[in-house]
Amino acid sequence: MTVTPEKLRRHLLDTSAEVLCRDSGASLAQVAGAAGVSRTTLHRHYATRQALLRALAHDALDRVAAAVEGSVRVQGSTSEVFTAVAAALLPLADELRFLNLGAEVWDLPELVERWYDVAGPLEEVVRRAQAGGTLRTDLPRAWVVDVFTATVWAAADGIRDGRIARRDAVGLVVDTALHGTAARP
Amino acid sequence: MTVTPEKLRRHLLDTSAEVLCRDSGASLAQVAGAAGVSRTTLHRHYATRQALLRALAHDALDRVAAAVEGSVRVQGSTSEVFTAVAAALLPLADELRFLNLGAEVWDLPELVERWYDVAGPLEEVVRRAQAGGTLRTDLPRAWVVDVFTATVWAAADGIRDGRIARRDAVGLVVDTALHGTAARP
DNA sequence: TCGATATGGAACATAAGTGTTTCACTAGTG
DNA sequence: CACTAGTGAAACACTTATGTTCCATATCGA
Repeated sequence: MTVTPEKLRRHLLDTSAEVLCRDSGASLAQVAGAAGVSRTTLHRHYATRQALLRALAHDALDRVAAAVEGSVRVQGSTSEVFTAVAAALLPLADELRFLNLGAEVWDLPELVERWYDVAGPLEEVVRRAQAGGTLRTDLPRAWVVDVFTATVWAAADGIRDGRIARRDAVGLVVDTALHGTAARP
Repeated sequence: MTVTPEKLRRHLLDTSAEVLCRDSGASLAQVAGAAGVSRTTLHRHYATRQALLRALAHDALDRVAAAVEGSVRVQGSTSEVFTAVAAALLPLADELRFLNLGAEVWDLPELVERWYDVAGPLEEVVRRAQAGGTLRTDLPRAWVVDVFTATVWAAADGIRDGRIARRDAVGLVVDTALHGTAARP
């Protein structure tokens, strides 16, 4: 089977992310094996382990950036915008999980820089919603963003472990992040 | 300097947790060095890397179990109970972070078992609050627990990275988890 | 068919972590 | 003082991951 280099790189990145999510210490042999490719071929596309991790992180950030920017431009109520962001972010959670894994990734300053660039638009969404009176203004903007993203990751965990249904996830995230878990009086 | 074996084990566990949180792949030499101890001594107390990780996980679970059980018996409103739990869990977040690191820890079934035992009382708290009418009943119990703990971890991250003040954290967690981020109409 | 490209398999050297053992030293204890 | 427990330094064998190189093979296009 021969595929275009583009397709192969895509496949390698996807498989690598999946394997390294489960075990951040997986060897390149394991990664290559999971991708159905020899270690030699993997090395041809990503010369070193760090190069693979770097490409993986950039790819993940590309996706998040695209998802965020796309969702942020959605016209509608705060709830609708949040729904769009959650729906865009949720499928990416699994592939993003490995970003939390360790210093191997975050010791590259360029990636930390990019992360701030990516998260920026979310704060802008919060700012607009606060100004529009639909979000509480007594909470720090960064905290609102943190809570929202944390809820998305929690939902991704719940889906993975079978605690909640995938089809319910986006609704749960938006509803819970906006209105909380307390009974409405 | 000579200390009691008890104290030394405590110090080794604390330092190991701190180092392995920052870099889950840190070598035992790094861990020992950070503890101001030779690798030989570290090996005398924890024969293998896995033994250290196991002890670390059990120690972390001990703390969480104690914190949860203590807080769960707090008499008071749902808000007060949640505040107690958050206050007990928050200082543990940093030392617990390494539990999320990978298969190295969770491939031991005994630890997975314990985790469910530890998280159990939290679901019970939610159940009681739902029965008492102070928590929404249209949300799965497990999801409420997930949201609450995720909010605690988010606050711990925020403290670590300087986005929120430590003294505000517990209040933010409880307030946000209960009432959400939307403006109240 | 010929040639270019990409791959797989294998071997190799290197590096690093791990677990073990041995020996010398120090600080308390009798 | 002698004894003991605990420690650190060093050396060791073993394993594993990594990065590299070489060669045979297969596939696609000219």
